[in-house]
Amino acid sequence: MATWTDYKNHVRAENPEIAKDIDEAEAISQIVGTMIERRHDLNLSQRDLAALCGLPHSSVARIESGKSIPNLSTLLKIFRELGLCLVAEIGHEKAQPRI
Amino acid sequence: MATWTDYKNHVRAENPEIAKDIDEAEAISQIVGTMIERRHDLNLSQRDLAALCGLPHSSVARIESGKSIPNLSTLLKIFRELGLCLVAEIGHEKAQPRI
DNA sequence: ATTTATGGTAGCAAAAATGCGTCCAAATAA
DNA sequence: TTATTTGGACGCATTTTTGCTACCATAAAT
Repeated sequence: MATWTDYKNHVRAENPEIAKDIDEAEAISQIVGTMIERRHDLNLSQRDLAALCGLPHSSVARIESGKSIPNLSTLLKIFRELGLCLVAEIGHEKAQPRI
Repeated sequence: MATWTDYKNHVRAENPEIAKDIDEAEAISQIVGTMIERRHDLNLSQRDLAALCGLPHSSVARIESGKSIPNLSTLLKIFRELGLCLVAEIGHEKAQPRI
């Protein structure tokens, strides 16, 4: 159990319920992560982005710092101004049709 | 101004602020739409899906019927059980780096 | 040294989503 | 017909996000 990945696999095997929480946290930080990256690429400050979205600076700061999990509505406002697109894809694993 | 598309283009030109709201509403209904489709493909009822997600039936019903806009956390719980994947892509238009 | 921009945090009220239970109309199966 | 299932709606209390304002430490520019 040396690496973070090892730990995740361990938890995934031992406690599937907690594994879901880990997956969710990773998915969120992945989405918020690309959001931050993209903002940097566009040379925008948190305040710039907030102004474009019509949001207060604090909202953007809270989301980027992980203090709050955004509403889909808020997330889309931000994505729009960043030129990002939120796409729903069919995953490669899990979930088979029930007969 | 015969079709819905015509109307959108009209608004987009006349009032860019409202256009943003329309875009956002479309993005949401697109995401929720694939969510509903996917649930049907898997032959799951709203109650089935809710149980898998550890959510009450009312939450799923409210989101699918457009009575509430889901939190990113809730959305990911549902996507996970549906075998869907929420991906952040760089859009094809808009948003250029500011110098 | 002084101003300015930035990311982060804090408190607070308002708005919204959530969880929980219940109920209902319509469709479906028995 | 009688059950059962399904999607949807309602109220209510709780939790969470949001909007707003203000503040702070740091870094950068002047």
